[in-house]
Amino acid sequence: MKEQTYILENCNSFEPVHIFECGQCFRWNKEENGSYSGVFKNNVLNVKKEDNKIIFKGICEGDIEEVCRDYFDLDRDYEEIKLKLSKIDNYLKESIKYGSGIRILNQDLWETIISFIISANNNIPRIKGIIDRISKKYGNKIEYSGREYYTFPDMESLGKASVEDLRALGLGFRDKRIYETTKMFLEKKITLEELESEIDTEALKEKLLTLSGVGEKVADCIMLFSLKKFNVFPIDVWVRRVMNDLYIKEEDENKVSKKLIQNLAKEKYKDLAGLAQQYLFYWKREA
DNA sequence: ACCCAGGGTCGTC
DNA sequence: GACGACCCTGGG
Repeated sequence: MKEQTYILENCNSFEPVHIFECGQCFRWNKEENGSYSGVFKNNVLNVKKEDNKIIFKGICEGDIEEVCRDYFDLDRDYEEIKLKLSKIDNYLKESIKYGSGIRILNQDLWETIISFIISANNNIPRIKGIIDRISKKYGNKIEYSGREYYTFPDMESLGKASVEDLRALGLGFRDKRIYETTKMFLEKKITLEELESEIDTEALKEKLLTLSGVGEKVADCIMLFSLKKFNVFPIDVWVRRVMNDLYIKEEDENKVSKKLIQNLAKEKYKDLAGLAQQYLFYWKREA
């Protein structure tokens, strides 16, 4: 495949640091010059911001502009979304100022399911390391710009790994969950197609919860980061913390029920709860 | 050396 | 519904 370039001009809501460091993805890494390189599906890309231009460069299956338009959600008006959310209260306004260039990536469903099962009770550096090792061992090699990159393995390839193989890659207690979930897909007890075509958020969540290693939080992340359900509100330790600090003010944040936070998010942020969650998460975690 | 926490889930009570 | 266990790693 040949290298392609696409330059996006005058895009206000696009800041590589915000997009790649807000916790939605695990396969993008910062380069010396401040740009980011990553792999998604069979594409290898470098993203660089210069003045008010975004330069996408790399090797893609198909036209790079179309690939980027889809993956980076370029047809959505984030300025409008931010304006709506900013009006809700000053906390949100502040968080949006902080992460003004966040966009929700359109990530591969299979990769997102496996990645967020791995994320359970884990930290971001380690999650990234595990996914790298899985890709190196079970994915396909792509050479680009003098370096080797590896695609995230499809379910047939990952299905070759035994529980012990996975444990050896450092998955810890998540080894069995990955093994079982992969097996469920391979045996067609559930399919990516049925998940992708399910319009109703509640019905979709029910299906995701049947997978091993997928609970409330992971299901919400899968729906938000891959299936574009912006009305869900994934609650992790950071979001629980920020919601308690800002609105609930309980002495021990762990005593606050998930239900209470869910209701609060729904009431305040409505169908944009997922976006609000990302701005708040990034704001609280970085600052 | 020790302890703690990290984008939680699962089995058990 | 609550509670502890769970692999592993980096940081205090």
